[in-house]
Amino acid sequence: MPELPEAEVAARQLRERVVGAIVSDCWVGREDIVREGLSSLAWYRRARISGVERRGKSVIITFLREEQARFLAAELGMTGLLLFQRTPTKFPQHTHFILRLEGTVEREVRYWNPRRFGRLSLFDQAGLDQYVARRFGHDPLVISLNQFLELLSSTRSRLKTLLMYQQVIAGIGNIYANEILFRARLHPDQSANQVGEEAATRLYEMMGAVLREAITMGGSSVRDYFAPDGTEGQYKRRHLVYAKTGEPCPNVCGATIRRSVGERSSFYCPTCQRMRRRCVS
DNA sequence: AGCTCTTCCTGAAAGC
DNA sequence: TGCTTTCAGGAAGAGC
Repeated sequence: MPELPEAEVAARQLRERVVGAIVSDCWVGREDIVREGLSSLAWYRRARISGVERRGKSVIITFLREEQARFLAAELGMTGLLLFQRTPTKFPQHTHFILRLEGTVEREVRYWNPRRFGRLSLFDQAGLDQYVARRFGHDPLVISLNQFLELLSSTRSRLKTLLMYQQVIAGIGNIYANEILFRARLHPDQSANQVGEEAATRLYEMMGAVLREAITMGGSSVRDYFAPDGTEGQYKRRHLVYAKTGEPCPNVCGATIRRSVGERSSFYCPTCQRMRRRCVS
């Protein structure tokens, strides 16, 4: 499922391959896939793609036409993909949106999303600003250590919940939250403000390290994730705990990886990731 | 404030 | 074999 690294890989490929292209046509399959701005769809015809950015787990494409800018925000949700198509053929089921392009090798960018968690939005500048401000907190690759420490000390919420709380830190989902917490040797359910500074610094460093390495490796292909060019991400090979219930802890501590029952599945080592209460002397 | 529950949605996997 | 049921999972909203 696309999280920050997968969205970043998608955004980079789009930037590389379709910036400068002219939109010859937009096609919408199911109209309910466009959450906002459907009535502006005609504007995008003959517009030029001038940039692509990632915000959290979303990909935002900028279009220019007659000195005006508009945007397409693509939330990938669980199963959403942006895919290039060089030879426009019949599109597969669950293709909900197609940008047809001129001036590039990639003739189409398709939004494919079988489960339809995640939508597209068409914004003007004000709409985009509002959307971004409301939805996305700090970027995990941009936030400073001090900001991060402050964030942790400001809430009693569970660490994993906090890491995945998009309005606070935008981009981390279940897979990377689990991987980051294991490497930082912190329990998913530990209260954020009970984490000491040393451990919190470790968490900050692991967050950056895991996400950066995952981007370098093209993301994690779990189930059906593919980059726009159809390649699979290789970071799954580096997964240490995600979906590894019952396997021995990679630290060779003797314990086996556990999956928490109840809410969203947490994968962790009960020995290496102990719940700690900071000593308040 | 922070947790839990519900809804959205489909296809894979499990159950019978 | 073939049907039905269960479940995963991100985000938002309701209720406690």
